[in-house]
Amino acid sequence: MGINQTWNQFVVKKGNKSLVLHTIKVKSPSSRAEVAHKTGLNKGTVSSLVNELLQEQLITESGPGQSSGGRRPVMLHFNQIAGFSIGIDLGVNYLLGTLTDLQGNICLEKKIYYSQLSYEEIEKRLIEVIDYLSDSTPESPYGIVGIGIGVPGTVSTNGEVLLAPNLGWKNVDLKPIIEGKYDVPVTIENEANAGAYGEKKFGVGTNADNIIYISAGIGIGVGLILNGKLFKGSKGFSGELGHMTIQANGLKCRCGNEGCWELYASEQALLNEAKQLGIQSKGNDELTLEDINELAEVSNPDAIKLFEKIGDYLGIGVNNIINIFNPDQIIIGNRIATSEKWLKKTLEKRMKTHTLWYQHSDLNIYFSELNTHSTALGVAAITAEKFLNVDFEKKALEA
Amino acid sequence: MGINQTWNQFVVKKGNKSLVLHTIKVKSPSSRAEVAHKTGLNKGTVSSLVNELLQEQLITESGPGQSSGGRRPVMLHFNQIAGFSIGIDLGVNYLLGTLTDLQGNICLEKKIYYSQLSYEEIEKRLIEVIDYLSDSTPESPYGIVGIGIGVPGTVSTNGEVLLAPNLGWKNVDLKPIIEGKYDVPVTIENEANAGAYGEKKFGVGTNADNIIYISAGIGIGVGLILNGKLFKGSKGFSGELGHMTIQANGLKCRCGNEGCWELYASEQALLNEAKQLGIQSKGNDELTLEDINELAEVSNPDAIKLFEKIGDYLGIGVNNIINIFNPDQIIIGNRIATSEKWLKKTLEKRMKTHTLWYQHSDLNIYFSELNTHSTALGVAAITAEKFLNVDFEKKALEA
DNA sequence: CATCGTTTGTCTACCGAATAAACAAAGTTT
DNA sequence: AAACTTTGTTTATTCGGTAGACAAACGATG
Repeated sequence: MGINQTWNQFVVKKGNKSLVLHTIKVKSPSSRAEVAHKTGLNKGTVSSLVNELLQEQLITESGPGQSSGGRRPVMLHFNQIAGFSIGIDLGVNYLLGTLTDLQGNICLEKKIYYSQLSYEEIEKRLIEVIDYLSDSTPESPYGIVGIGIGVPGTVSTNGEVLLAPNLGWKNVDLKPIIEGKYDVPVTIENEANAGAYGEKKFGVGTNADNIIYISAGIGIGVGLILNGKLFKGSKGFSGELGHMTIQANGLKCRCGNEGCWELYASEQALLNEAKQLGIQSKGNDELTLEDINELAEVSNPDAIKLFEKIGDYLGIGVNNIINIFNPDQIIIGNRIATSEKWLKKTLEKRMKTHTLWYQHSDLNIYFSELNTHSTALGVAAITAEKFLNVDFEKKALEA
Repeated sequence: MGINQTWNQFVVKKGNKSLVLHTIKVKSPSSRAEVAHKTGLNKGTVSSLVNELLQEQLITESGPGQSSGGRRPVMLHFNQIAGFSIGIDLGVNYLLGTLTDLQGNICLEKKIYYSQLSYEEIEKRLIEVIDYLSDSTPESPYGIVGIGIGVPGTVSTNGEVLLAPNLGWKNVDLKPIIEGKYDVPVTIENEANAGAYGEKKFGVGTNADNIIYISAGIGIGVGLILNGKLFKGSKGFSGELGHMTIQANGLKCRCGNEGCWELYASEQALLNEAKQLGIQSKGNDELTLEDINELAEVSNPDAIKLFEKIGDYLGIGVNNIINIFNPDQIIIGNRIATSEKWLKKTLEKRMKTHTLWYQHSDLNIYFSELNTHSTALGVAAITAEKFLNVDFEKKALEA
């Protein structure tokens, strides 16, 4: 039994069926003829595959469409509500759960806030949220097709959370717990990886194949999409660019390293510096990013200078990213993206003055538009896609 | 006509034929039965594909092998001398040309030295070397199957050398010139990328899928092998880790950036510091890396301290690489690899003390064993592989 | 409104490639 | 020498895609 790479003819059918489905998914009112033309497959082949997909309820037919000078086509639609996906962004002090259809549209979401909870408490909230979303899921042929959870930490290839310092987690194996409880495939993914995928699917990165997503919150994590696919490294720990040294012999980091990027360019770095400057929260609460945003909004010079400094340091890391990856796109997301207005100028200045012309010529820096949703959407999309790529035979039986 | 991804049944045949060929290539005395077992293909299928490959002279049959309790198998061999590949390492002050068979064995090589030559002069030498190798190529069914050239600079996706500062090249389009002269496919590749591929194929990286090859000479270039494939970025300029900032607001680099890694950890950095320390060449010549190696060999404390410092800075970049890529292997190659003995300790110390346990637990740093040959061998291997993956029908006609 | 050309979608005949299984050839074991 | 093993070829079958015929549905045209 070849554990090897290449095979037989089932592969062809599976591949073509998948191709047909994706073609319909991308341009949803589509005729058989149109699909045949776009894919290069024979009309008959498309016809037969489409019929199977109809049986599996992954697509639907609707009435005839516009004629283009002949018989009117039967329109085919991707049946986005054949099943639903649950995507969770498990943050340090919040938990965002989304229920999406197979196309990634949000059907329902629930966000709760907390702080300093133990693992057990978080697990409890997590299950509450999943239950809530699960109970509200509309009837559909496949129901919940999977649950995805994005966490702010390193995740091993088999889904175990090895280390999530800001949560205080170490070697937490959440996957079997959730999988056992709900009996659907569960995907645990690093928050930045999931965010990168979310941006590629639903954000500004739709047409790019090499996307670097910088998730800058308390710390900095980076999701890498290389050649159109998430790159996770040999064990799943890639993208720890927050701990890339940008200042040899610089500040000590708890990771054991010195001069880590996130000590200079993260939300935490901003807050630390703000405190040193004597900037205080309006109330008596802990100072937050929102406070500083508000100050900058009313042109407080300290706040603006602070953002410029952080923007400059962000730029240093961005330049490194450009030199390392030569990406199509760089997207800055997570909490710090809310300060785009004041960060952008110095960041772009450093980029344009400190890299060679041919490196940044076709490159743009984007700030996330999905904002706080990229992780949840990304991990939901990963889950949905896993479902769609499962052997079709299985579906034929289930449906 | 689908420019799309998936197709028909020819794909299956091509894939399986390629699989059979590679199986034989990897374990060269192999029987049909063994191949069938390893690939999972049916005996009959293998038989028919093997017969085609025999006709195309890509494999050969030899007498019967050892019996394992039944009929003795007919042994199949990869016909490594069905064609030859030329791989050139075009360095700043040397030019190494190799003639290899399809397996990557060196049949002939020629190395010449020069310094400060104009582009025209280098092109002349290049052609002389290619002519020399080409004229000495043994008779074979396919002859020279391609020419590969590794250059120390950025190469665009279509093979144009955009910038090779140490050669003084800018927008040099060597590919059509060589292709026109010899009428075989020509591959221009960045020297570090080629080196990375060479290490994966013939060096210490054979079994790893994520390999980072650090080519540290005058400057530092890095070749990235991610998920088993060369990663070149969106336009082909990835791997410029030599210009990764490791010291914000550090030394100015001619690239426009500040604090670039190669200003602290390259051969050039070593030489600069050595000069500042008053270390001089034995003769009256320019100081070289070899001079400092010799000094360290006789335990000169200045030289040893210098290497330790450079090793430490190398370690900073290596740590960044670990955090960024989570690779299986890191290989340090090119000129600086000759100083392994004195660099290794501080480099590894920084790695072990400045990254988290789970990041370096399964990771080893290697110094290149192929030494000065990795680039030439790598680019020759890329060329040979391109040939082997060309449509087989074409070969049937040619042979 | 009948005819013609066009587009859509299905159906049939055919082909290429893989598989399973039978079979022949060549050895080994007892 | 008989029985079992392993190798490699051959044959029948199956599966999936393609080409092209065909029917249905529609617009344009006179």
